[in-house]
Amino acid sequence: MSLATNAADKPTLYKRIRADIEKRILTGEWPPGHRIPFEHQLMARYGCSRMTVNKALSELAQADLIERRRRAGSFVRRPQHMSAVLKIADMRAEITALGRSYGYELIHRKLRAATAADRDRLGVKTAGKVIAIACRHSADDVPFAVEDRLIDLSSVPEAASADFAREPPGSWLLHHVPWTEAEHTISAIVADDRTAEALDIAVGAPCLVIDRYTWRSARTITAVRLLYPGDSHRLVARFKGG
Amino acid sequence: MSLATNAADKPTLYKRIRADIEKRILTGEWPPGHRIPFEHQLMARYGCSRMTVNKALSELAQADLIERRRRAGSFVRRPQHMSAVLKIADMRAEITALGRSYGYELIHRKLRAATAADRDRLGVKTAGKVIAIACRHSADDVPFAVEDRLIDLSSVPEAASADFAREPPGSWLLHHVPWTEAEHTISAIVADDRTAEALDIAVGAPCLVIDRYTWRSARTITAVRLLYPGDSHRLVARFKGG
DNA sequence: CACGATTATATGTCTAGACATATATGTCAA
DNA sequence: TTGACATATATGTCTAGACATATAATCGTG
Repeated sequence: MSLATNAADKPTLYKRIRADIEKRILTGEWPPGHRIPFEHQLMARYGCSRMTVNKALSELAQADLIERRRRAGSFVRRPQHMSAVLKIADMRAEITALGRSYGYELIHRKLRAATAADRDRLGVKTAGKVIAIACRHSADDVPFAVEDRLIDLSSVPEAASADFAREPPGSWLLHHVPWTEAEHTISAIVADDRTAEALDIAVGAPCLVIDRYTWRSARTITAVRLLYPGDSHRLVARFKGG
Repeated sequence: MSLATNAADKPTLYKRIRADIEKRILTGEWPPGHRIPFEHQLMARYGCSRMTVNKALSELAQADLIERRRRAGSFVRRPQHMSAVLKIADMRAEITALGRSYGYELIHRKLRAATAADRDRLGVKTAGKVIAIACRHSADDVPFAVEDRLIDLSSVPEAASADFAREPPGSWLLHHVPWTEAEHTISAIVADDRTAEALDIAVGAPCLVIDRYTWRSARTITAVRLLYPGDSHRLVARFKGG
């Protein structure tokens, strides 16, 4: 333990290069638009081959921290859009993460031929059968959210035999439909009579609404509306780039 | 145009490899947990060197589509958390993107020594001076959102001389504070008297609330609360992985 | 059978080259 | 001044190797 740099761990070189550059960007030392040293300059500075600095810069480019332009060089990117990563975990995970006990209750489940309203809600022209589900999630036995869901059986036929009395449809889908794409819409409403009763809140109390449409390879899978008591629930999102 | 594959464009090899694998994952052909062919197998299949397949796999790993384990191989990742990318653009962009005209109005601006409440809101122990701002954004001359903001001048001293009567504080900060990290909290409330008047809605109407705390390298910069009419405004988020 | 030591292997990182390609820039003519 | 053309250069991709390292699997031993 004499000659070697006494740093206990030894981060690899390309990671060190990447971290060095990232730090200068994040601290503002290299503001948006600033040109990163050329690859051959970094080669000289770190005493390594071009592939090594290239790997560091490529990862920064993939992470949208820098922009690479042929012949011109690499530049610090201007924070493009203020975007936030909103974690919308499956309901059980969301509640247990808060240190509360999770409860689930199926209110109703109906398998039916798709009505015009169903097709409209799922955004499809034709649909065979659908499952309509209403259920309630609770935390420490207090209503946490009510869920109103439609599943397109022509996309997920296995859902017909799933036991939604035992497992929430969100969890079931998460485990049986591998990769999806979706769109969320968040809005606010005030509770009507039915909602108020289901959530055990006052009529006219604010509610947070999440509408989620989920596809898999361009096939609609499910449409769901989640209603949360608006003053007690909070969606938290951490984000980077602003 | 005889021997060459007549594909007009020529995507590079590693991109083709990456796309091939990504497609099999996204279609579900390779479900979560499935082992990707070993690098040496892909080398043989595509007739290229190991660095080339390694680059493809590394990018998939960086994108969290696969997980790489030494000695074991590479595996399709289970969709880890249902996360959504929420685009919360700066207000002018958000409104003009809707094809509506943007209007801005400063309601008040006050520079003061930080009170205990201010420090609490900014989440800092000590703070010198702060700027408190209230303003209103409108779309086609209809109130769109009201903003209530606190800026920590010890982090952004330049803000003291900014003309917030002309430029919204959000835009100003976006252009003067290069990189930030932030946390968003979304909730719902019902409009009280003051809010109802500012947004020109009824008392008791639902409002969407976005609370945003912004840091730069561990320094608090600003805390802002945005209030939107809840039934007319919608936050839309597209996401992947579910 | 349980447990520790050994070995085989897939990934992780790196090199010193190579040619391809887009493009900023300078040159020269209209 | 402007537009067409040539050139230089930084990045983009790729190779055929190398050694490092974590760990799954195997082997031996008590």
